[in-house]
Amino acid sequence: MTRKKIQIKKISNITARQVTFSKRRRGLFKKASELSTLCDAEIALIVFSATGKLFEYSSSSVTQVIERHNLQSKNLDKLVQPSLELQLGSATYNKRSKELAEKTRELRQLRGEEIQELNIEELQHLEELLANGLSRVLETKGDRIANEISTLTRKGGELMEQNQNLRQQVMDISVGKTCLQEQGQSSDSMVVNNNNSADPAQETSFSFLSLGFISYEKSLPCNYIS
Amino acid sequence: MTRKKIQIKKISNITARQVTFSKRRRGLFKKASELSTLCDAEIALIVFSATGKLFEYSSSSVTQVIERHNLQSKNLDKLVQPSLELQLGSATYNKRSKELAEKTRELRQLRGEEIQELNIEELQHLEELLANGLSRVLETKGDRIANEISTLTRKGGELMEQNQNLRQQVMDISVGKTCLQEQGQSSDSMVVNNNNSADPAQETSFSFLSLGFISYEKSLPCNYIS
DNA sequence: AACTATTTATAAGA
DNA sequence: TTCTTATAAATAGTT
Repeated sequence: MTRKKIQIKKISNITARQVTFSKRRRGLFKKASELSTLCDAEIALIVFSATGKLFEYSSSSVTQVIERHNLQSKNLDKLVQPSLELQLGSATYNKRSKELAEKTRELRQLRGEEIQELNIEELQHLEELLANGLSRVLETKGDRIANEISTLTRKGGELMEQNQNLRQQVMDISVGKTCLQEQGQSSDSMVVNNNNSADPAQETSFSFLSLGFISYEKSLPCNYIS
Repeated sequence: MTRKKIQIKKISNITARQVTFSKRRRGLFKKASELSTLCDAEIALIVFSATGKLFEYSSSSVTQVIERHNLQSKNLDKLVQPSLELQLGSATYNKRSKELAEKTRELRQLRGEEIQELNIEELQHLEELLANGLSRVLETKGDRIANEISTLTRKGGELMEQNQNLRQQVMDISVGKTCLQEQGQSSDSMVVNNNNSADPAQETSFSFLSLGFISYEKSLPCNYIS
């Protein structure tokens, strides 16, 4: 597709075929990786060369993606797995597998994935769960933010008080310095005062950055049909 | 890569992300298909979109390629640990247990339980997940309801039409009865008419009860601090 | 493996 | 969604 356009059919020359395989395989893997990053997709790509060599790429793990794929193309794993699982033993294993699959599905649906096959009542139930969870999270976050703000406010107050004290001391010392300069105590008391008052102030964090405010106006319209 | 070069990182704008996903997915599938044809390779490509939708391509069949892949993986396992399938089993078992515990915790937190120990950023993240899921569920439910309503409306129309026909027939028969009573055909034609028109009507459900409308105004205040 | 002339893919905009 | 188009990226043939 450069020096000359080529037909998409099997390349007859073996060397040329291998070179092209190598180049295009790299290109394909790169494209797959870009797609997964850009669009948050989960991808598995399995390639067997004409000589039977295996190449694979996955955004997560090939096995994981295959398992997810098996879940979707229904019950294929039920045909394949039973013998394996019997070999490996216990009923607990089966039970766990089922639980795991179930919870995985629940989590996906709570994220709004794989909900196309649900009927209105099931969607309603999902919506209730989400709205409930969201309102609890918002409440807790509100509490946490209120606490943070009151803590910061309190610390701010303390700081202002300390500030006031320090200012007073500076004034006192200035006056003392003027009046008692000959006693040679002024520099000593400055040092002592600084140590006593500055240390607690340094412990105090006063940053609002950790609150991480963001807005949901776009994703959560108020006037929705429920 | 055209009008402007882009960074390979998750596209934040949802619409743009979906558009890019659609375009690049097509491109990727085309490249995969070309590689398989040009170089005689066997390829399987599994893609899950961010919304959980499955897309797959294979030069032969995905299942077939997966099985070939499993063969290779199993052979590798046998080369590394020929006699210790039980260990493999128990490793898998442990891994599953951990996954299960993790997913259980996630589910609880999405329901708004066990969130006291989370900090503001973690709560923020949880909130994003929930709001996102909720908006997807609402969208899907909206679609479903719109469908239901249009189906019901259509069926209502059909019923009214049938009704009209029946009424007409009743009138016709009444007239016939009055004029042709001595021929004794009136009851026969009544029966025939009833069978033809009533059956399809009985198949038609016209209930709005399944919609299960409820309101969330209480649990989802619009003007919340986020 | 490196180099380029081209073809192809695609981001942004309509 | 689909089309258009300017530009970036991939790559066929060559060295």
